[in-house]
Amino acid sequence: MYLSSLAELALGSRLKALSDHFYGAADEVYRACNAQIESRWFPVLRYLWENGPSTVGDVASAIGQTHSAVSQLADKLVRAGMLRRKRDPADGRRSVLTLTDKANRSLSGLGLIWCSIRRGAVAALGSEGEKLLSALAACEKALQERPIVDTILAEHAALSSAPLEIVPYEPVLAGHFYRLNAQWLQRHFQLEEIDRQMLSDPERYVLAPGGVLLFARLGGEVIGTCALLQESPGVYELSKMCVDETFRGLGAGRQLLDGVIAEFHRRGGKELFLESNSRLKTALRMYEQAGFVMQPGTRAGSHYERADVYMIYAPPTASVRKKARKS
Amino acid sequence: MYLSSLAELALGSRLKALSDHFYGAADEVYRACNAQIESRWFPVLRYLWENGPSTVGDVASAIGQTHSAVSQLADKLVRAGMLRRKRDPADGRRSVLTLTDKANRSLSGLGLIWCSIRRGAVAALGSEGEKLLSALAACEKALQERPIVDTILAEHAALSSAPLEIVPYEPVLAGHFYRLNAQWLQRHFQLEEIDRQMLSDPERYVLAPGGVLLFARLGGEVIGTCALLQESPGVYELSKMCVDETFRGLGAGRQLLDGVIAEFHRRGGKELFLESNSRLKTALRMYEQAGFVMQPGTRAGSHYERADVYMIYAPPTASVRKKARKS
DNA sequence: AGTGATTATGTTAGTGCTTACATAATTACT
DNA sequence: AGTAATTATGTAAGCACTAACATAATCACT
Repeated sequence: MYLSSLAELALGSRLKALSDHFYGAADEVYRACNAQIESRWFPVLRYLWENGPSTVGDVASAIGQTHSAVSQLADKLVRAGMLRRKRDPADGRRSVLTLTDKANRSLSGLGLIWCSIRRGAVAALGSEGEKLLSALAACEKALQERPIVDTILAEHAALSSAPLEIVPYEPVLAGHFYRLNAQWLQRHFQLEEIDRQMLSDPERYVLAPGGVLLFARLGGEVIGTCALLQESPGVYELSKMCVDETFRGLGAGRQLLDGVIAEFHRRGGKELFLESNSRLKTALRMYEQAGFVMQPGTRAGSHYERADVYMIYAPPTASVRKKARKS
Repeated sequence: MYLSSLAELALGSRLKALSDHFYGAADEVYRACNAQIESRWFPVLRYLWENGPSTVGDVASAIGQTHSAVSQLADKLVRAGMLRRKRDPADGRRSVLTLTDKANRSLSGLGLIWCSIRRGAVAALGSEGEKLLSALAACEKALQERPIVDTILAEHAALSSAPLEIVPYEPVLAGHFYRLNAQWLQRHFQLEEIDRQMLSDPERYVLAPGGVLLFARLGGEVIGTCALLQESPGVYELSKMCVDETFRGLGAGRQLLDGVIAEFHRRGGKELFLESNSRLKTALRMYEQAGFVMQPGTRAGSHYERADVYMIYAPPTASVRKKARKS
């Protein structure tokens, strides 16, 4: 499912969906068993059943709803004949909710159904159900203790001020090379065999032939990578450039590109080219800004199925480059 | 929190609450960062951003919403200037949603915020967040594969046809006496040494001194137990009453209680008391309904640390009892 | 006793979603 | 080609809840 791939970002949506699912399931069961009750009534009725007559506010805070919600639900339950509402003689502001005899009768016949729901949930969800419950409880507690918004904003401040570093390859980063590339390649194209090889063993396929591998790091996280491959003496290919989708737009791509070009110059390379795909508009624009020039046709003897764009680096003069940097 | 105590039964409510919490948190963050976006828009916008122009139906099924929801949300996004809607020339039924330039600009500036949300969520929730995510994914999968309603109804059918029996102690049941008591004692209190002794050897500590031990059995499962201990000639204590959590609400507790009281009468006992804890509201109410009366203070020379409630059985007259049974 | 703050609840308008229905375009089949 | 089924979407009404406000009772304090 697409939403799952968004992990924390779509937690709200997924929890809502699961919540609706459970409400719906409970209602189906109630209907099938001819119980005169709806799933949304459960918290209020159960609370009153266990704790006896209570005020609107008590119920609301116990079941974690607003007083309005309880008040409106109480209206509905009164209409359904499950509740009586009366003023507290000791405190005229309070409205005391009391279960009617009908409600007591309905509820006491419901033990079997509730038990079935509990057991059915355990049976259907297995140990995952327990894990969900315990994780849920832990999260509720954590959120109550520490406001998540503050934590996020603190992260945001930290990230905003965190320096974007471009660092050369180290063995511990090998895994990121695969992860970052596979992530987007799989989405947009196929992962070709030649990719898999190179991504799995950069030391052999990138460094050993005289290439360079750079990574972009932001506040501890490795968010992008780019390789400079030596095809033949003095002839280099810019390749495997990518930035984690969640970190696009931070300029990491541009810095990686500049880093690789700088390496190319440092080695006194004669030619620098790249192959890409015409669909990747944003990337192509960036290549052009960095000094690459579109070539007609594709490069002879390309390794890639997906390549339909061929560009060569044509370093502009100093004055022109200055202008390009600005934009 | 009260809802937590309902475990599986209030899953829907709790998930909804957590969902709303996350939506609200995301919106606060967006506002604080001046992002021109709302949390509810996220799944649609993000999907379009990653997958390019898509039809209403595609988006809906990808993000797990109804087509109506997406259609309405699309209206709103069009009004907000984030989306364009146009007919698919190849298939006139389809309405293709495309991000506007404004949306693309907004979204590409959002990488930092999304990253902060992910990292903030991880920081605030710790490992529980991961557990929640994995349990969530597992539950989504389980529910898709096996409809939970059927499982519940099967449980219900099985339970409905099984008779609830109250049976006296037999040696094969000794293990259940320990299991049932230890289960809830450990959750709510400590297992005291006096408990361990009695639970391990009911023949010696319950039956030999002239007491009785009853069990509730539903279908093949032993789901509850209750002991009548003879403290001194004619003076009895009701003790060790408990019902398996997954079988609460079936009336097993009440039947055990009635069974023990009947035994007390059969033996012509003079006094029947119990000790309990004020936290156990449901149990206390049941004791009261059965004829126990709350005593001030605790019983002199109580064996238990946890006892802070002392009740004595004061059998009502026959006519009053009849009335009480009804309610 | 009188004043202002607080508390408990009810009420209204609005949001995000659902279900049920309506409509138009496409496909399947004779 | 012509009809019926299917598909893709839009629309209306309704539900559960919220936020914001209104109201009345109570409390705290002089």
